[in-house]
Amino acid sequence: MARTAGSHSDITGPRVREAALSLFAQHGYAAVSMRQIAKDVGVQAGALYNYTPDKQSLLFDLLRGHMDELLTARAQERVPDTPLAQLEAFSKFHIRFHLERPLAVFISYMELRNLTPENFATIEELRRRYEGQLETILRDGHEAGAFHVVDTKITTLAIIAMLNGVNTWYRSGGRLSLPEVEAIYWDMVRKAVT
Amino acid sequence: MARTAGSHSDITGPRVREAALSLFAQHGYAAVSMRQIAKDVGVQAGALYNYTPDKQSLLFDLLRGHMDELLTARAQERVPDTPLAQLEAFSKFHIRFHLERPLAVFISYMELRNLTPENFATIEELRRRYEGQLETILRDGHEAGAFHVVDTKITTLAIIAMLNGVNTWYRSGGRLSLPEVEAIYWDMVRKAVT
DNA sequence: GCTTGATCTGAACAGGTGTTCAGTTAATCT
DNA sequence: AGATTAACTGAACACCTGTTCAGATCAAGC
Repeated sequence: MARTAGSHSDITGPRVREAALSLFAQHGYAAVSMRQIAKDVGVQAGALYNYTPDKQSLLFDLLRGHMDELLTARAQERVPDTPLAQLEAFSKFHIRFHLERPLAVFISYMELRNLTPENFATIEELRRRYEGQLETILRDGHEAGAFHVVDTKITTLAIIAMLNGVNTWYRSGGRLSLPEVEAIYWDMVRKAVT
Repeated sequence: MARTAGSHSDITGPRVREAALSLFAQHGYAAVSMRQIAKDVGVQAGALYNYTPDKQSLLFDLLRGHMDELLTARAQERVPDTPLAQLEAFSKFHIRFHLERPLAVFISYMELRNLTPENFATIEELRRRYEGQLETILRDGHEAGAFHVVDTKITTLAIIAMLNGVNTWYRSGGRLSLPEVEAIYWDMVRKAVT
């Protein structure tokens, strides 16, 4: 046996990435074998190497793709005039974007240590760029007298951590709708900095 | 060769747990082999089995030990009268306790998925018990009119997430002292709920 | 209809995995 | 000093790991 009926690169390729994303999120990068991913796709392990040079690239491409999407989506958002409105837009954007991609968000935080040093540096730089946007909003708002923040850097990290926490409990179709969640978190963020 | 000079159960035992904690935190449970742990201790892999029935127990004992310490330490804290003072005490206790054990905190959040279902349920119950204390404070304060919280359960998780975030950046001997960090976070928590 | 190239299989590679255990040594007890 | 036992080694077990590749098969282009 060899090539199977209906096999197509543009079908198998995405399925490999989907299977890897799902399995990495469930069990962790190190705990998932190439044979498990292959089984999920319905293919032999060797066939995966038509779509990725190695296992490490599979992880790295998922993380870089996620960060690229994040920065691109953020760049397309309208930027309001006042610091307060900017902070609201950022908070709600962050929650919405993250709730739409729970698995990618999850591995983007959990699997950083399984990246090679070079790959880690790349992802870290993208993350720094994103979080820097929040820090800029806070600093501008602080200088304009709109916010009361003791330490801009730490406040940035505290807000990001709080917003990311939403992924630990939110399940779509649950008790609260997305706008309700956005409102609750924005309420807490706003009060924490004013 | 066999028993080595100076070998002692009460010395090697703790060293096995320390090595496991350190390596699990660095590379993740699944990525660390028993032979790596043994090498760190300065012993052959087989000798580890004098101190743990298997690798899974090594992880579970670390997590359960951490949660036990957390609940015990919390139970020994004085409980203030007012909800606001209780929230302050909880926030500062949480930060202090977590900053003193960065590695144990780290694996307690990262390695939950590598526990067997039974072990996971045990740890989850202990965590629920701890977080329930914060939820009780928030509910009492809400009913007494001291706090303004839209959703008690979500606020609990948001605060925990924010406080846990401190472990992602704090390094002892850094720019800020422990009391300063406590003050900054308590300031944000207080404002977020009042 | 035939050729060409993309797609996949199945086996193989060298090395790593958790765990067990007979045998050996060092510390302790009498 | 001699016996006992706790502590450890080193080899072995069966199996899993990421990765490679010759060969088989299907889809597409002429």
